[in-house]
Amino acid sequence: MLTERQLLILQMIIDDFIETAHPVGSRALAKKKNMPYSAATIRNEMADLEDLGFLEKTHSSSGRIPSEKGYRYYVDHLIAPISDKSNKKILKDIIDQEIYELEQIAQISAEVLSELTNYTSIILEPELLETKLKQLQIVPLSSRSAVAILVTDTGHVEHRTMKMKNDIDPSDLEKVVNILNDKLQGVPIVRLEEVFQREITKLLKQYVRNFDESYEYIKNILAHEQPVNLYIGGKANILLQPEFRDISKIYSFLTMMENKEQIAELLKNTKHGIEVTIGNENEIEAIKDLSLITTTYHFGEGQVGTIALLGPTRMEYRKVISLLSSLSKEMSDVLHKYFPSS
Amino acid sequence: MLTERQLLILQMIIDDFIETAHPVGSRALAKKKNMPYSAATIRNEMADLEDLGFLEKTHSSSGRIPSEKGYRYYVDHLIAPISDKSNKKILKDIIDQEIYELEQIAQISAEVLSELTNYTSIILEPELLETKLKQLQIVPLSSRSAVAILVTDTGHVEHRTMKMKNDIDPSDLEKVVNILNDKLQGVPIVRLEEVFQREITKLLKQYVRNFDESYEYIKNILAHEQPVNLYIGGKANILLQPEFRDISKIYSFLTMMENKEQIAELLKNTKHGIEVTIGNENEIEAIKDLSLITTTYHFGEGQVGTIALLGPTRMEYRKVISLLSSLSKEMSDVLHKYFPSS
DNA sequence: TGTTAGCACTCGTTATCATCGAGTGCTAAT
DNA sequence: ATTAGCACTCGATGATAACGAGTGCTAACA
Repeated sequence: MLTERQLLILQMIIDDFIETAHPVGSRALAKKKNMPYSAATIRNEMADLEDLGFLEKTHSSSGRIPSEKGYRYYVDHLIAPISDKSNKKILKDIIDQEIYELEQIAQISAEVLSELTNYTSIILEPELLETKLKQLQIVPLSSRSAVAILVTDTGHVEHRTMKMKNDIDPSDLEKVVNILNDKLQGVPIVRLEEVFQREITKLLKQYVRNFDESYEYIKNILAHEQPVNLYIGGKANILLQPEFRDISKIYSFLTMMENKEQIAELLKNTKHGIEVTIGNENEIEAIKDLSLITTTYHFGEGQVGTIALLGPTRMEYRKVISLLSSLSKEMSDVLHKYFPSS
Repeated sequence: MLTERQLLILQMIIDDFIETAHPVGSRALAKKKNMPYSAATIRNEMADLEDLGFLEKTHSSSGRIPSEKGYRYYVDHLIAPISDKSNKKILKDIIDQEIYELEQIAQISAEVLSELTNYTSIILEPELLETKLKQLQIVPLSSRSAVAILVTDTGHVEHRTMKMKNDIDPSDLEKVVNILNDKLQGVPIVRLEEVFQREITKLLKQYVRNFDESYEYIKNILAHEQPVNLYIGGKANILLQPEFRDISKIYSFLTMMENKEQIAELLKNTKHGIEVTIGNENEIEAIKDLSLITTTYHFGEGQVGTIALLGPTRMEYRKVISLLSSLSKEMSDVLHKYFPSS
């Protein structure tokens, strides 16, 4: 158990390091106001805190920097979450614009979030787990090509272009689309293919000539491969952090950020509420020297999206936590307002 | 007018510098095969070429590097376009996959292009100038919100979510959509709003109660703000170029690449055929020390998209020109195959 | 006994300086 | 007209010293 004095010193070291990115020495710390102890005393405590694993040295005669354990303790025990009203207001103003599309809200929020922090932000759209089909359309483009369009009850639109081997009979097409709409409206997107195969195939066989030829195409339309829609803000902003001084680091960071699958992997286990993952606590190799802070936003029945911020372990946790919880709330509110019933 | 010997020396210097990124000295050049002159002769010619503005020195006793004028001459007169068959094949294989959506073709092509060159590539979708409306749909989400969907004859899908002040009457909606489709099918996307205002407003007033309430919403749907759809490949790859050694340069480059408007500005005047813009020939400040090489691809009647590659002025022009003209051809071919009539 | 002043020591940073080598321009010889 | 030779330039490299912010330890102090 740490003493009061140790807590104070640990906190001041971490606060200072987060601000300046320079190792903190005993003399400099002693000079600060609110620091009633002498440099020598601080040195002793620092040595103890280092033994306990909360601090580190960059070399034998350097000042101290927080270890990952130090940050962990800091995040868990030392930061009284402040609520930054001016930033909150900025977020609210942004989101309260008359934008009715999740994609745009997400894109803009991601940019603003990065602008306010100089870290890189990622916003994931909710998976479509619970969204239901509102309407299905198939629009013929030529005699042998068509574009299929799915609209969900949350206003999400997906489309897929197809090329057919045989000509389309317009009246057959109409029949198929009518039957599909009739039977599939209200069915969750993820179950479309299954319901189609189980319940509708037979029906269609009865009503539509040559249905066998179309079977694969329709199956394809309904086979829902979850596309991961994500919006990234401020890939350049993070270069302002002194931690990104060497190019190989920038390179590996940017390479990772270009890989959507990896980012999805990174964020797949997001829990509700704010969660902070520091350095090696992260499972993905490429960000083992960064911190990731995540939260979720919600709308409809169980629609969950993710908001994340990626920065150096020397992150302004206090500010970032407050920002993320504000944004989570604002986005949930706005989405709830736009899609009240769904 | 340059002598044969000057041409040879200029060409060899530029080739060498493009390959190694190191200033080229007379002794090193003299040692190469195909170089029948001595170091001293080369030195004299180099001095002349420098006087003529084709070469530069980085400092008084350094080897020579090409000036922008040198690159310009090189591109215009010294590179016999080679056709790199293996790369051509890669491109063809990529594009010949069963992808029927321009967006995906563009995205994948952009990535491959960057992978093959280690420069940053940009592919712009064609403007919709000539595309025509195939079908319009309005899908109600709740009593006061709906999503409008436009499908063009090229299979392009756009959608917009709206929030209304008053409840929607389903039968009115159907009437409106039917009339709109009836009158607007085949009308170029860019003229939808105009035709609507001029020819359809009156008609709708006759058939639909309270049409005035809906007027603004429909106008909004049809008001086509050209969204610039662009796909970027390899923002990280370009860091492999030694020219991107300092972070401030990386920062300004990435910042520019995050600004879609600026990129659109950059590419708005693309001419048909391959075009190379070197260093200060570029009008945008942020890329005055880079080279931009562009070409177009085509489909349908006058649908023109842009392919671009952005790299250091020390670019492998020969390779890049051949790659871009292959890709332009491949993309045009594929698109023509998918949308033959349009 | 806990706190602090003092001091020797460490080590990264910065500046200085000599050396090296790839390059040039010029002159004289071929 | 071409080339060999040579003095000179200048960035890069590496060694060395001086500096300073920091530490750990010991002894003095309240």
